[in-house]
Amino acid sequence: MVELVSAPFSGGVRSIGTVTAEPAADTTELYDPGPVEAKWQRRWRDEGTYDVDNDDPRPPFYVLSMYPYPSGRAHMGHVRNYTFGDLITRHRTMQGHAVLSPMGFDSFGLPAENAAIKTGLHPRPFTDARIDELKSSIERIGAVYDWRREIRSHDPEYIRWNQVIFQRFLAAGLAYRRNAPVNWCPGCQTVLANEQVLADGTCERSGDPVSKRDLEQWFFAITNYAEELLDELDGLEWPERVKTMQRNWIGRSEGAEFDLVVADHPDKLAIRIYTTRPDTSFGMTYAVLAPEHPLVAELTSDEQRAAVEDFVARVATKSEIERLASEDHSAAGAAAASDRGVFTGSYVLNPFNGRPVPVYLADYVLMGYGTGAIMAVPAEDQRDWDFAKAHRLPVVRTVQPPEGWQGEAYTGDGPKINSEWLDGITDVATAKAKAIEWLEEQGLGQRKVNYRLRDWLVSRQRYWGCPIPVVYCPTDGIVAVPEDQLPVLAPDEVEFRPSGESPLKAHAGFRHTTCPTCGGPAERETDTMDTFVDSSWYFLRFCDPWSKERPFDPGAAERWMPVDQYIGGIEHAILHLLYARFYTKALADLGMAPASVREPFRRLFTQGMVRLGGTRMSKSKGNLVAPEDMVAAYGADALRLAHLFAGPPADDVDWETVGIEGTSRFLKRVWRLALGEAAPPASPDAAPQVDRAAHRLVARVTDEFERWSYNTAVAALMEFANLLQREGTTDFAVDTLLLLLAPMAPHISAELWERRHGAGTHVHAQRWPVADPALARADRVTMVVQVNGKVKDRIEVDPEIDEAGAEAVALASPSVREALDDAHPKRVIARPPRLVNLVM
RNA sequence: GCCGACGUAGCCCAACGGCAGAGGCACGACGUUUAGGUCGUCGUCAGUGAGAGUUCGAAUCUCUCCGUCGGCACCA
Repeated sequence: MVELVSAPFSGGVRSIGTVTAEPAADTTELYDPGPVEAKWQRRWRDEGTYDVDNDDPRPPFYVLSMYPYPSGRAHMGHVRNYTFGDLITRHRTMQGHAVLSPMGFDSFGLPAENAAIKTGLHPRPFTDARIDELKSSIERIGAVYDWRREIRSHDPEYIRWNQVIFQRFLAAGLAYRRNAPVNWCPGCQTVLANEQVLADGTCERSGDPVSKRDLEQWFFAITNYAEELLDELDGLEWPERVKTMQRNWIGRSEGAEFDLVVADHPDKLAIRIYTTRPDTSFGMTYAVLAPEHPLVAELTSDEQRAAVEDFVARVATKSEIERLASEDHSAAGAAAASDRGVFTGSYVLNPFNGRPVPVYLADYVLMGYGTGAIMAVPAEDQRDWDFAKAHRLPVVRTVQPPEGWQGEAYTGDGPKINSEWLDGITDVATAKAKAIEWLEEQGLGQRKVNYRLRDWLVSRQRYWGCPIPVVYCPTDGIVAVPEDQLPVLAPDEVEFRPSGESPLKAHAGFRHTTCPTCGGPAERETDTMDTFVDSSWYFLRFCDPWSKERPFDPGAAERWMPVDQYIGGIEHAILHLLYARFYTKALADLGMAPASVREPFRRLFTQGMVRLGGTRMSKSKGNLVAPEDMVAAYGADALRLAHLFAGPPADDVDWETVGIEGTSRFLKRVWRLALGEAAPPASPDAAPQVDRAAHRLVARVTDEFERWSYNTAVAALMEFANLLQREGTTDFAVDTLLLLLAPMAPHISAELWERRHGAGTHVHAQRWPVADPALARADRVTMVVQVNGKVKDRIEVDPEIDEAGAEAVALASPSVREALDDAHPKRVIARPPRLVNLVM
């Protein structure tokens, strides 16, 4: 690096630069990002440039990048994420906002605990060291935050408020404990939320196959908010695909519930079923219960008992994976399909026509959805069709399939048939409505909306997380630890063993306690909370991280919330973003957050992933490109610009195709231009054109910032620098370039601004420039003249030219006249001043 | 299987119904340079995945197909 600085600057270039207006320093200084970046990072930190108080009079703007899990030094994904956030922070500040831009660390979680199991080092020092590393590498790329507001999930203060919120949820019935079949990951040695199990039945984190276990667990009643979580998606400025993913996940379906009375049963026993197709009820040819359904024993006849018990036992031992593996509609054939169910020996009556149909058990009916029982209509449901074929059950079509229908079950629209009083209706929707109306009139059932979303299982059998603050007392049952005794903190001196149970369970001193209510001996809950709990409200705590009385002051939250721009990875499209929405609504309803804030993130941007050679960059693949190497070689500004320039922010980028050389060269050129080294001042003739181009640049870049089109904004700045190189500079043009560059490449912009305007001046304290449309207008523009859509001529015209004038100019063109061959155009489309099209 | 995005020079990408090229990488020539690098100037390369339609005009809108990626998928 020293060699670079002292290298003699080319004499030839110097001679071009002798006419510069800048005082010609005799030692021409090459752009060396290292010292410049260190200087400005120190200054921003020491001066608290981006600290913002809650009573700041400027209009508020809250920009937030998802806080990271502290994994040590930053990787390219972090750089990309924080570059976007930092750019917005600086841009909005220049536009006159008080920008809240906080940062913290999602510091609970499995990696630290797994490391503890391996090395014996306690997760806390391990985590703190990782945070220090990550924090310094975030600062090294020039990202600025109000670090006074920093949050760490494992901080006892944060744990306290996490637990207070849990207690309020408990008191409000939003947190509850129940026995349930839950997802168990053998790799992570803990239960998982549904959201953490991938579609193939494996754990999203470890990749191990997840099995089912019956356990007493804590849940949050997120399903209470299913409808609102679905409805309010519409008003959010989020990527459509994220909204679609959430809609799919919530999975609303509309249908009806009604009873099927058991035939020949003395107590008029009935099975309640849920269906989305009540219009097909006349086609019911059997009914199905989930194997875990409570009425299974009651409905099993003596002859069938052995077969049923055998079937139920077999299903119970099947893992999720095996149940999915049997989903082989095509190849497996009747043998496999018939294995998926068994006859109970009982019959129920179809209330629509009074006919008895047999009752089966089948593994494709799930206890956890609807009522755990269905009416089966093979003609209009493929699963029922497959099952019916395997068990030789009849099929009755109630919707007329279209002409030439070759398929099996027909689920499309069509006229009703075989359905008594529904016959003659020509569409499914009307028939559905009529069937529901009939059920309600007869008092047999009613309209019913169901959701796929399940309550959020928050218990984790792990150590490195927020303890669930309850005590189990033999006399008082579940007792919440009183708020004035919070936080409940896990002891440090525990033994980390991969035992499948939290080290807390083996820690007698922690486990055995006294009941806060009766004072008698009691046991603590030894499970901790899902770490997604921590990230479900951290953005609220950022508004008021100093509060000692409550998680945050609702007034402070009201000032900043909702987050104006949230930035993160698409991988959180369902989990984190759904939980955070739930928390925001629940806290508002409990009066802990402002009632007016029902959604946490007004605008969401999901950035693309950084790949290398087509695959995901990851430590396990060993294909990481270390950002610090890039910073050392090219500087943080060049790295930031490379990320911004790499392509549309929402798209994945392949680092192999990212040319950091290009952005590095561009910055060197800016450096020389701003110091008067690269080009002379523009001539009096050229200067007004240059300034006009600067105005156009302002308009363009400002617009592109609004649209997140940073790749083209960088291109525009490059284009402009090339223009200055060619045409010469003006002070206005160079200053404009630096102002527009300031959010993207903050160090070099700040340095050059200070050099041009004097010590104590700061480019980031300047107002974002506003283009003057009058000055931005070019004085001549090129008008294209087409004949039948083919370009025949290009003519320089006044930008104010009107339609008639444009037409006249077009017709006067010799090459156009030749193309017209003296004929009159049939039609003239004039779009002054850009284009005239003459149609023959 | 269903839903959704995306297919443009050798590569990454622009073009918000109006000249297919803004920018960068790579490559080449020339200049600067003792040389390499840096720097500067200039240049090479596609007709937009395929087909049809709408339009005065389509990369852009519509439809079908192909390919890539993502989400959902026993949810009754």
